[in-house]
Amino acid sequence: MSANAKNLFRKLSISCKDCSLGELCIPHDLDQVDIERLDDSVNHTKLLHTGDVLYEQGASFKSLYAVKSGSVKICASQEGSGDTVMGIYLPGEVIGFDGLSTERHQCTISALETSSICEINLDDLQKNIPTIFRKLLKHASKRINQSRDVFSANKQSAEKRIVLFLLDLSKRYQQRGYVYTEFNLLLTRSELGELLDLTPETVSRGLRKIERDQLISIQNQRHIKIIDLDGLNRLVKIEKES
Amino acid sequence: MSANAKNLFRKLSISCKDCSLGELCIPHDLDQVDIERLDDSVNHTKLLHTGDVLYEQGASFKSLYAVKSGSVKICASQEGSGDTVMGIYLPGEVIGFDGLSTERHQCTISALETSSICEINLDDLQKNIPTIFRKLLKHASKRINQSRDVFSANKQSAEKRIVLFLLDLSKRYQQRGYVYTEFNLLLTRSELGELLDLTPETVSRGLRKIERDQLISIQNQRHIKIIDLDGLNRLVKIEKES
DNA sequence: CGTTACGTTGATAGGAATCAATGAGGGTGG
DNA sequence: CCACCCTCATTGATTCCTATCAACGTAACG
Repeated sequence: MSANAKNLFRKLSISCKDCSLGELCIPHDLDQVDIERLDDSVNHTKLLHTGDVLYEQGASFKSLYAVKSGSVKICASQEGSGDTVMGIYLPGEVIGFDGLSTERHQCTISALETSSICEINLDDLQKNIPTIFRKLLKHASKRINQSRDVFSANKQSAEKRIVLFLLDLSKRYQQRGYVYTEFNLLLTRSELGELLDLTPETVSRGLRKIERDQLISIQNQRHIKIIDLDGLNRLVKIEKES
Repeated sequence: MSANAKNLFRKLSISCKDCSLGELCIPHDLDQVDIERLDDSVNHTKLLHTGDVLYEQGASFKSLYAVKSGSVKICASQEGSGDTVMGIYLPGEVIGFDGLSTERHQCTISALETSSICEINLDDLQKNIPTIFRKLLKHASKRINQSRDVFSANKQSAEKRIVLFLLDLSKRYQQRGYVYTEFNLLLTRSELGELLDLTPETVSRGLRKIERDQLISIQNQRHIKIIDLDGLNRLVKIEKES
């Protein structure tokens, strides 16, 4: 744990220039000079622990953020019923766009594990790199296309939706160079249900079925090991042919 | 018909400065000088007839667009199965963001009726109003928040989803100063089904039930007249309490 | 050691999909 | 001009999937 904390601190002090996320995050689109300018607009020291809130629905918009390490969930709270999970974000992903149109955030972001966050001040950024907003549009576009995928996925059967979620996570871990055949679901069955529009019972049954079919194994209820990646891919691809 | 066409031509030649959509479209955020600069980057003469395609999924990104009059649908084509409708856009709404992240459009846009479209050239725009991209981010943000609403709506029962769709349309017509208690569904039952994730049969039954309940009346299958707006609102609000 | 939140599993019910038949409108070609 | 076809819409009967209800197991925590 202390080694872990130390490691974390090292990461926290890293500038955009040296950040390993380069290709996945904003610097991707920038040249060296601009990356240094970017650094001046970014606060790299925000640390969240599990459950900590980055911003709340209704809060006035201050800045965009990028996940540097860890992971966060994005929730929308409907009136009456509490928060419902809408997605999770991994390192390199830019969040906060939900607050731009109305100057108030429409969603709540909270940490699923100890996470470090970079805060991107838009006003500073405009001064330092006036052309940056065109690049940011790309990130917003990515978010839009993501919701298109969710839209499509939610038309599938319960089991397929669960598998699609696992495959999506796996792919995103892979893109980040992490182990992608084995990871922790950082959500409860209930939260997964909100995300996939299923009840916790159905999520549980689905996961157990996939385990019985020897496609994954589940340890400690949350730790997923993918045994047969091709099998999972086949499962969700059958539907497309028919 | 000729009077109609004439009227259309008049609209087509209108510049951003004189366009009645002002508040709903991009000029909303701009001062007078910038609006004239905007005009130089916008091609106002694109005319689509029912079924005409503005851009196709996979096409390389050229520019953003704004609907000036009429309406268009946005579709994503899954491999195997054909296009599925994901939404419709009304005058003043900015489209094309789906192509920014990968430089290729992820969706197909086609006209639901005779529509005029403004083409917004980003490169010109960058020259003319370097700060415009920050404003465009707002429009992208609106799109992101829209998908959040769809995400929520799709958790409701068939009937509520249908009512929510009608209410959303009605509200958007109202915002544009159109008649909002009476309008044409420009989608078939089948397309509506794709949008709401229902089968055409269920859409039909739902609409007929709402009609039987004296909340709307349906003429010629597509023309909707809202009889009891409060009743519709009550119908979708009950669920929030429970 | 009780409490609480989470997860699993079973039984049942309900809502929408599916299957099937029919009708209505629009366009085409004989 | 009419017969035919094709697409869209409607309505009914049935099936199937997932929600719901319920009971129990388990782990974390004070």
